[in-house]
Amino acid sequence: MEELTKKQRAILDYMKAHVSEHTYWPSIRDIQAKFRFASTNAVFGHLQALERKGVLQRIPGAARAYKIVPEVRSDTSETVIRYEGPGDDAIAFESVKFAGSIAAGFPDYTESSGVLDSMQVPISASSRRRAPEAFALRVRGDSMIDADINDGDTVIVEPGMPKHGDIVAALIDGETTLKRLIKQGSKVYLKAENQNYPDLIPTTSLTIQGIAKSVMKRI
Amino acid sequence: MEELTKKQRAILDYMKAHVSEHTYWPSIRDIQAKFRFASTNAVFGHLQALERKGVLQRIPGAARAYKIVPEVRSDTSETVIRYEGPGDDAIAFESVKFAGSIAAGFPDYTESSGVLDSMQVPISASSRRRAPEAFALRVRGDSMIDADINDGDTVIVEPGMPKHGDIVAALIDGETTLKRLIKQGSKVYLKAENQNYPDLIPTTSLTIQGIAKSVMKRI
DNA sequence: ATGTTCGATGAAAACTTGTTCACTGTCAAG
DNA sequence: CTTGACAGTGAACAAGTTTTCATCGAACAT
Repeated sequence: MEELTKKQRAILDYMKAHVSEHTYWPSIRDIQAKFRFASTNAVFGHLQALERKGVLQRIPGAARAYKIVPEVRSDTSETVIRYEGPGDDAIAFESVKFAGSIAAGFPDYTESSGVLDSMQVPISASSRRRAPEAFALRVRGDSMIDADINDGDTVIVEPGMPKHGDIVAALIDGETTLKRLIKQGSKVYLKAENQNYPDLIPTTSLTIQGIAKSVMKRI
Repeated sequence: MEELTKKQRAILDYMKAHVSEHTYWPSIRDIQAKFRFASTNAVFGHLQALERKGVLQRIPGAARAYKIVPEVRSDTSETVIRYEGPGDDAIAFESVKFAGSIAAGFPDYTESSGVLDSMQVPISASSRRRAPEAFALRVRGDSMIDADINDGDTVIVEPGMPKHGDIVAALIDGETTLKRLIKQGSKVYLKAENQNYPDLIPTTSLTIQGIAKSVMKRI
């Protein structure tokens, strides 16, 4: 996935925010006004770029009609707990993509086949912080049953700087799991909330994909 | 709230469904095509009616731009467990209004002040049944702790014919509570999932507002 | 130096969409 | 019988919106 320029990112974020706030998309002129472009064509170009880069889908000819293409994250770097914090407009609701299941292996985005590929949930409403890329994961397995997160539940994962004790979706040694993050002095590791599972001590890399903030259960 | 005609309801539902599916609103001509009107003005009239009746807000001049006004339910009749089942298009996602808190007393819709007044959740995706008026309720109190529904949780309530054993949002003797529905022969009553709370035997009326299908918890 | 890409301008064209006007038919209430 | 509300047709208009065209300067690699 080609990287977005700063302005492209800003415009995409503005569009998302506009939908969240107003429930309808901004027109090109709305965007033009927001960013004080002198020409609509400036916006047009950016929209073309966003579509070319695959993060936005336009419906040709139709007004105020777009679709957001879920940006697939590809965290495969080797940084030790990294996160680039954003921070712009306050947004109460954010579109959340359903990123598949979590357990062993990388979340398989293929599972998002139509019905469950997007939903809106309240995110960080109190903290007024933007959660630009929250996503939902269906939980597989029972490694977190002591934290009352069971097989079949759906967790809402938000990006953020994880603290000690947070439940995180983590990419550890190339494998994605949902575990509690433990910082003990200089040591950092992941702990399952189930006695039958061992602690996960990172050997090569540990990347936090996000913090599990909510869990949704069928009754 | 003035009642909607059948066609108005159908159009409103179609519009909601269109947003859920496409993330943008239909144009008047989209609606015209869907309902096979020969004139755009037929749609125009219905939209005016929907706005006049207060369930839809149009943004004058703007294309494909609307807002849904949460329809406040006013179940104050005296029927004994009633429900009018709908059933049309299959919809995976439905806008859910945040109807306030539930515990003692009627849900106070005043709480839905801006930020938390609407969210989208997956509803009955498997059963392909329409849940036209699902809503979210913040739980107050601890009368359902044995069912693992605690103070501060959010339950997603869908209309439907409640079965024995369902957890329901019920209006009993003028008071709204979240309880488990028990049908024992000809007797029907509500049971708290907490030993410290007594069963609620309806004396005058019992209206089921909906069935709690999901519970959402902050971690 | 030179060609290329990117971001932007300015204006106009082309299309989409909301809105209005005039007119018809139905149905129930007064 | 008339009135009024409701639902609809058909056509046209006005405004909103996207899209195209021609052009430009800066950054940048060849």
